[in-house]
Amino acid sequence: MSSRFNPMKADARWQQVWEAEQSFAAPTGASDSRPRAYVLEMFPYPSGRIHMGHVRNYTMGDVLARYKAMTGHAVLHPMGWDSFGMPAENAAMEKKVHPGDWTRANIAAMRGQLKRLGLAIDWSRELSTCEPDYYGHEQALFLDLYKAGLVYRKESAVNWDPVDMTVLANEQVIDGRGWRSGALVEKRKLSQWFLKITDFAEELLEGLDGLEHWPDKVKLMQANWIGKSKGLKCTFNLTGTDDGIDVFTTRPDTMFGASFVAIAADHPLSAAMAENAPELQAFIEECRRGGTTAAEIETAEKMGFNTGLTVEHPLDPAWHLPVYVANFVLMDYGTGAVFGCPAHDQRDLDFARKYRLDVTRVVSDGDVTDSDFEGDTAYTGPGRIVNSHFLNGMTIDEAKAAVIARAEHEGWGEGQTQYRLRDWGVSRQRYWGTPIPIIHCDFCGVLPAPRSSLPIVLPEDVSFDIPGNPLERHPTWKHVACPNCKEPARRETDTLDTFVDSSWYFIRFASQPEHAPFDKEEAERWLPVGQYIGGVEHAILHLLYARFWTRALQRIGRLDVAEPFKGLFTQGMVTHETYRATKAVMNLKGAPFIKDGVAVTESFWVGPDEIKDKDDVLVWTEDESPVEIGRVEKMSKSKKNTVDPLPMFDQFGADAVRWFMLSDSPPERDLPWSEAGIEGTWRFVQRLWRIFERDVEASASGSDPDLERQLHRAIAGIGGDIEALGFNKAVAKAHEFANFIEKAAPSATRAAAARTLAHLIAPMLPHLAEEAWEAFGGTGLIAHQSWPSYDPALLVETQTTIAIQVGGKLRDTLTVAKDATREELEAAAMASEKIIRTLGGATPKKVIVVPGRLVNIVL
RNA sequence: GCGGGCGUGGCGAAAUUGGUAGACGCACCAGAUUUAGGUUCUGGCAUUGAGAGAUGUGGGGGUUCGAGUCCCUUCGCCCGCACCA
Repeated sequence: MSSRFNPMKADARWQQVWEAEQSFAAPTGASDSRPRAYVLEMFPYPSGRIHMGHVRNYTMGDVLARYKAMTGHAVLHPMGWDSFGMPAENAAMEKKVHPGDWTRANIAAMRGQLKRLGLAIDWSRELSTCEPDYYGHEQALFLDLYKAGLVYRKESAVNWDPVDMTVLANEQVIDGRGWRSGALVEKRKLSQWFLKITDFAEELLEGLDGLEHWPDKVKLMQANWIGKSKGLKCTFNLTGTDDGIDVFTTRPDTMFGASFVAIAADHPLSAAMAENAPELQAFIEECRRGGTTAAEIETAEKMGFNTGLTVEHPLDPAWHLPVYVANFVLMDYGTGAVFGCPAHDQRDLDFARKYRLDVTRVVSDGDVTDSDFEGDTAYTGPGRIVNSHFLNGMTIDEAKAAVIARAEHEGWGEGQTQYRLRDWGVSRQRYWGTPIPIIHCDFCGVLPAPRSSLPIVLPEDVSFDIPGNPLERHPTWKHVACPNCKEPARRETDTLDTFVDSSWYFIRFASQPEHAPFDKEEAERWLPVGQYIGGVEHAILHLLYARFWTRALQRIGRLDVAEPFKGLFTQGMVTHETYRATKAVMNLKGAPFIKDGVAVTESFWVGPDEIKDKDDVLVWTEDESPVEIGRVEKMSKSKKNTVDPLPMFDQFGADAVRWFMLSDSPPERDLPWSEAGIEGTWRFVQRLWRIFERDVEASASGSDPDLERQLHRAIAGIGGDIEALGFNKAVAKAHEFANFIEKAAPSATRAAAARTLAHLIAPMLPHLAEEAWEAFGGTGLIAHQSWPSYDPALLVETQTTIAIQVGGKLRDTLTVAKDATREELEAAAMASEKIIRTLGGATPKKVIVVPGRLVNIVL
């Protein structure tokens, strides 16, 4: 046996064995009686190269999957590709390659890179969302939802880039301009497809309570996104007419404090009035121009336009309130109209002060009860209702209920629950996505494509040399016969949002029949996913859509699963130091640019591979000028602080990289990559190898009770930590145990401990573990061995060290029998020399004894 | 603005229910082995002090025999949402 573990050989060798033997294939059918474990990491977008974030994500999932297999579970741990989306189209435009060619080449490259990690993946289940054998089934599911009435079409405003002739996502609009073309973005109304996620708002909200193994943070973000609020929807009659303005409010208790009604600029009434009022028209246009970025909204001044109309107060028809069109009222929330109660809403107060409207106090938290509200800070806290006729003296909640009851009794309003969540628009005016299986016929209208026509395959012969959607201008693709009247008709040329693709891939992983999206029974054997691992950036959209899609399938009877992901874990990012170098700015003649007698310099980012150590100073390799070390930040191309994983695999081996990914930082926190760190893990891998090698012969006899106890502690501790995803703690315990074995004298116990250690590190360092298992003469793969068992009795120490405190301050420690009684502990403490000296003859007032922990002598 | 999280050595971090703060790793220091080493091994490593000891988990206050942990307050950093009626 060589004295060095050679990862270059071992990695390739075991990866080939796993592949050839399909070592990690998940069982199909019902025959496997083991408990099931579905471990899933968010599947990657095939950008072409894996990065450290992928490495961390997939390493964590892999450790769990391997551990589950060793603890007697049938494991499903699959991998696939989220392969539709814009980057492929951008590449097509820039590099003149077909999006499909580009994507498939990227997948091939990344698959090879991922395999270098040594993942225990069932590659036979690999899927790619851009292939018809995936998206064809997605089209079928879309038709199922369509049939069930969960899909509808409506006019909706989109960001339209007039140069690229395409729709932009909000994130692609920068300062009102298209991110690619730089053209001013227009709001355009387009007929778009929507999924009725709002039908599920309450379910999706309530379902969060049952998700015990989700981070609270993510649940809260989803709850906020759904944004449930209860209140009163009521009508304010336009004075002297039968028409009214519908208003939603969460504060019906403050109705007697109303001083105006405000409607959105897009409100139908605003538009109607604007036809004869150029000034109002101008105001509405100004509102529309208002920015939508956070900063703009925060600083935007409250603006209103007095329409001259008034409405009657529903609780007192003789009381008339002015109607404003206001820039802070949103058409797409509630009814697009509010009543303003300035004393108890900051926004309304700002508005009222600006337009000199009444500000009436109707809630009081104490002595001040007069109706005249002063100051510029609204009161939104608790209190009693005042100046409000029949509501006076009630609490806020009592008053809310009283007003709602009265409104319902008198018929001018009703209690209502409002959600912030809006229906999911899934239409994209793009080529590289799942074609929406819909046909438009001039005579029969909008029709679902016949099931027999699925999959509706994207045409390959498309060009990207002119802007716009290639599906739209393809010579033949969109022209089909109407399934109903057989007259010429057109296919829908929009494609589905890629979030649809990722809303059910975990179901397809579990069951992949050829002629259906999935088999109900087989899918239900695996679902829900036991542990889902991915970045927190998907906390809302992807996870909410996947939850919705699963519930929708449940509602239409396709799958009896309510929640797709039982456990969710959001891992931290991989970070790295940043570096900045400085150089002189040159003028046009190539000479240093001097301003005010000083040479002008500029600083710029340099990468980790562009710096070197020179006489203990970090310098730029280019000109050896000093480099400034910046803060540790998320790896990004712009800051040049990325580290490519592939050379690390070549240099240190997969196991050392994996170990680094698991070490030190808790998995939910950011992990700073460092050169010294990866070298350290490389050394540890080698050290483990020496520990194994030393006991390969196992010739020593005799037992080592201390080591035996440590062994059982390690088995219990490391297993518990992996189970709880506390990988950094598992790593620390493995180190600790390795230290014990290393220092132990030869014995049969030590030889057994080394063999057990190989099992304990197998989920984390699979190549090293297989190599060791083979050296120990094991048969089969260590990956298929059972996790070692431990004896709980051996976890209990017989001796323990207790603290002796005087007045809560540590003065001495004593090693005593674990089961020493209170009396024995107290006596031992009082006998301690240090304690006698500290006490100096004083008599203790009280002695607190916590058996097994400490004795505290109080003076 | 609203909501959430986090502040512990030079660094990443540990610390069942409140019970010996700093496990484990990195870096660093000293010594040994080696032709050499960026190998390996041994020891050291919160601050301060010669020592006994004192101090120490962002700051201030509180509860308790006892607080990193609980409560109040304050500062700093990070994340999410955002004119949501």
